[in-house]
Amino acid sequence: MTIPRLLVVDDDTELREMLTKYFQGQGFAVCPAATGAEISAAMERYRIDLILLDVMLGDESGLELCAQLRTEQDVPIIMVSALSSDNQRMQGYAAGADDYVAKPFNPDLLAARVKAVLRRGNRAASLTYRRSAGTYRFEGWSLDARTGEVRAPGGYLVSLSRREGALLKALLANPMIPLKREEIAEALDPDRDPQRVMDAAEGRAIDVLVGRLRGKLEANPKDPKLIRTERGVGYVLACEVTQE
Amino acid sequence: MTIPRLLVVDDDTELREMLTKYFQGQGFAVCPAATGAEISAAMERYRIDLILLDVMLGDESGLELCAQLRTEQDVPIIMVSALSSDNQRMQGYAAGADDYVAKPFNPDLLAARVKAVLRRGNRAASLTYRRSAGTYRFEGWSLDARTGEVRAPGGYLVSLSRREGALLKALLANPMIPLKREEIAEALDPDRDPQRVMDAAEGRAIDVLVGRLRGKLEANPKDPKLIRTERGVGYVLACEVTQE
DNA sequence: CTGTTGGGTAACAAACGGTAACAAAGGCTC
DNA sequence: GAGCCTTTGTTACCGTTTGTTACCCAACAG
Repeated sequence: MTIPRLLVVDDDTELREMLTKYFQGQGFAVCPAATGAEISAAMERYRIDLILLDVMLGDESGLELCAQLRTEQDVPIIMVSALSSDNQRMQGYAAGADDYVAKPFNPDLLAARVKAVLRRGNRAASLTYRRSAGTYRFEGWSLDARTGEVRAPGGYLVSLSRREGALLKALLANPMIPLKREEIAEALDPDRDPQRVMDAAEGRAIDVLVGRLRGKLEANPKDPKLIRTERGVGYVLACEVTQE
Repeated sequence: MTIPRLLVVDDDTELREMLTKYFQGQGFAVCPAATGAEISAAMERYRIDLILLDVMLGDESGLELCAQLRTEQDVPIIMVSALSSDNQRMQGYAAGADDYVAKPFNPDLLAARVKAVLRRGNRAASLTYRRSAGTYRFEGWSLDARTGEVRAPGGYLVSLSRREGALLKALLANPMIPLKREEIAEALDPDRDPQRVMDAAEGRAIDVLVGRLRGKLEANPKDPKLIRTERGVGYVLACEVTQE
């Protein structure tokens, strides 16, 4: 799967640039646009996977623009707005928006919504693997994301099973960020229904998997330093990660 | 008590005006400010009771600004940020923020936090996480705030549970200052709704927790010297604390 | 002194996560 | 196909952590 491309439409320069940078950092390709003309230009030139559209555009209503875009091409649209009343929200959905996010929004939440919308249409595989190329280094270890080869600090090769490798990649893609079991499950299985609620057994499967990965990576699996447990939450990779 | 005056610092015009209007509606006096110069001007002209500070300012980092304001005047600061990771939160507290609210926030929640911070006259609990890094020493004991490791006077390692550790940190951050149970509860759970009234059971949970911590730290838990009870109030850490 | 209030704490209960052991499924060779 | 190994999921058991309750005593007011 190629990198998904976002079209960020906002006439507030500052916000537009902030969003652009943020989503680039999240591994998306981003086209910024401020006017209707720029939107058209971008959509002719590039394949656009998702549009982030501010409702409050200077000259024309974002709502109309949304409805219009919707009729022209089947690109998912997430509306962003300072107006958060249910009424506004409904108008947004009526105009064909796939989701509606009120300002001020949490970027991570917005990113999550973007990912959810992309996933919904089978448009993109899980983004967890977005940083899937190259070599990751952490605490003396290294993981070649292409081959899945893992090298221990001494240089020795360690063999991980497919699922263990996937778990490690998911953790490496989110260092220092506690991941809920559900998030891990989604990362491990891109086809998993994001709506689905996690039952007990599924949660334990993650625990067991984490345990096995710890057994291979941690110096002392009984006192894990690398993959830490966040009680009541999930697991974190507790180290710096660099990628080449 | 006169009407508290808030200084709302945000360079996003829209958000700044929204916050200003909202808090005026809540019965606060509000000074909006977008730049460092405006902040200085407002603080010279008015008595400011609390600063609402956006982390993402255009030219300078809100964090630095926060640290700077903190050194100059003892005005409580609540940071508002689009960045919600614990890491960011910690940075906020490290810079001296009294509270940290992630976007998107519920205005009523934000108002509640503002009131909570204003209410704490002694600002004791607000200090809880400010001094979060480094090693604390008290009465021969030491606590490494990063790892949570606790060493007894003899040098032996004592294992505290997560919650016991959090309680100890809260106490260490406020030596000689009696903490109410509510303040302790807030320190233990940053996400706790500050409005929430404490029921009996919740109060007893704190008592039990204190008891357990005493069991591990006090020479004679029946006659506690370190963590003293303030009858009708709460608990105090009754010793000098140094931090490295 | 007496009654009331608040806190100490033992005992229980509930939640959570580690993990051994087993089971199921797939793949490999012969 | 049988036999065997690897991977993965499931379950059950256990220890740890945390919260809840009840009982008792100490502190305090009158």
